Amino acid sequence: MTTNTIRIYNTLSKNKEPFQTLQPGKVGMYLCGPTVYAEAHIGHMVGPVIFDTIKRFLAYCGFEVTWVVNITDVDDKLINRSREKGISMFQLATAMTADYLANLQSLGVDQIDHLPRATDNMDEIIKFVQELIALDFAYASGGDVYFDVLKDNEYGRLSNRSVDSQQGDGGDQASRKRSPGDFALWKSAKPDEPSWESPWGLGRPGWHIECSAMSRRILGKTFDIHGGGLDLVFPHHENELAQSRCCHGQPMVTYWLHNGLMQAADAKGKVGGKNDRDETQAELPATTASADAADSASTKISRSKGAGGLAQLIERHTGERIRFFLLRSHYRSTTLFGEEPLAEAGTSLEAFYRLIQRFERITGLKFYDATELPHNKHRSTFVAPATKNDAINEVVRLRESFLTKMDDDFNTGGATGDLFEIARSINRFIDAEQLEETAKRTPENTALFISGMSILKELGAILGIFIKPPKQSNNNDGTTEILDGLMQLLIQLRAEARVKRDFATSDSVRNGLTQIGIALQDGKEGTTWSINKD
RNA sequence: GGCUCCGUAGCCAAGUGGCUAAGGCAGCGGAUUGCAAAUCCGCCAUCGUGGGUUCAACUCCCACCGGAGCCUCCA
Repeated sequence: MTTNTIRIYNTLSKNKEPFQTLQPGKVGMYLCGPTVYAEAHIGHMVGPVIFDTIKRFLAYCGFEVTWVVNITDVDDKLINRSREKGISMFQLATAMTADYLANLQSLGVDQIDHLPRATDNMDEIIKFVQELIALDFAYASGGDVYFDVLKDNEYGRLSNRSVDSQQGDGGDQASRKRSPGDFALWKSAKPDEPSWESPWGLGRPGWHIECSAMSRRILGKTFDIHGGGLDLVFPHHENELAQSRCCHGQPMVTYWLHNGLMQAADAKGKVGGKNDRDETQAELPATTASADAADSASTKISRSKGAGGLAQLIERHTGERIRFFLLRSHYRSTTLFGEEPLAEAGTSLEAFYRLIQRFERITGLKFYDATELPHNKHRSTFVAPATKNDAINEVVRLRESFLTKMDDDFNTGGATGDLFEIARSINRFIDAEQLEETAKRTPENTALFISGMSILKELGAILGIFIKPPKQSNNNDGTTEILDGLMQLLIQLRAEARVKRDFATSDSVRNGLTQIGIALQDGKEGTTWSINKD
């Protein structure tokens, strides 16, 4: 049932490795989720979309996947932000979690099995810290508990850092630490901060320990895949790894996956952004520096002030477009994000929508309906249509190509290329068989057409696209029916004018409709209309 | 300063030690159309620069130039 062809790039080894699960046929997968102190921005969606796709693909390949995404709902940022807003940390976390989940849903991320919250796992977290102290990998100090990095001789392997090169001076709490690189497992609470009872007094967990504790609770001491943004490699994942491995004496994770970060492009499509530590830049003349600062104010998404507005962005572009945009490049590469790239992704997506409309028009079947157009859901159960038709056989070949690309470290960027070629092959088939004309349709060519579209649907489902109609028609008040009736009337009148070769009238109707955003297309079997977005 | 990564056509973007370097957007030519739109066909790159390794490199190595990220509880 499992294919041995999947290869995954592992940050730990810096190599692509054959995918081998710990338990046959089962995959445990953990993705670091958000700290819910503010609205989600586009950057927070990269990981979920990628891992949602990975889960879909692995499930398609026959694996039973358990996917966990944690919610960090206690931390300094939450405390500070809730004070600013004058609400409790709990209220803030609840609201921001809801925002996050709504955005995930818009992007079609619906494969998550567990969404544990840190505050729901205090017992497990405290237990974990106690175990580390008992094993002498951690020590209590002034109400805090720290992990002793010098006790772990493998510390730094994931991020390729030497022990003495991290975390500089040790921060505010340096005096409580044995060495500057030690990180907090438990932080003592100031009087007015949210806190939990612990053996070390009132306090709250450090950032990293929750992931170790919750992943162990749900996925076990060792699991298959751990993911997150590239920015989490150090210190977060390095520390998580150290905690779990030292506590259990066995590897925490087989494959560490890290997605590239997203960058905002400015109106000209250029990217700015500078490393804050680059001191030579800081010494530039003030005029230059300030001008650059203004130009590149929004380059770094996670830190830019106006990073919110994800809901509006989805409203403007649709979740499917954003998802498709994210999947068009490789998950490990940095993605340039902006209105123009998104619009382009939308333009290219339209070609698929037109093909789907063409399919529905010709066959009378509903593409998105599972009963009317069923598709293969399992890699091993695919049956190629028996035919000598080149276009359809090309679709079958492209399906293989698509899956091979996915096998190679989830190369969704390459795979989407095959999707475009599949659409072209199917269109070529429609044209060659003249399926737009009722008289030319036979049970045979119609069946081949359907099988081709079924493959498109099968592969789309792996990427999490073409699952639902792109635009929801609001047929709540009957205006949709009225509009359609109106359009049919106009089309009828225009057809009569065209029969009389009164093109002045027919063009006037079409141009007038174009101006109000309705496009007419004359086909072999009559005229169709559609509303142009944007 | 330390550690990573990247540089493929006007733009976006896959990919490979040796067959014609995917695909998308834009553009151009053609078929089709009353004209369009859509669709199809065709055209549009020698892979940052300079060396090296090799029978052979865009793909490996070195240098340089350019860009990005992390090292600061950001995905």
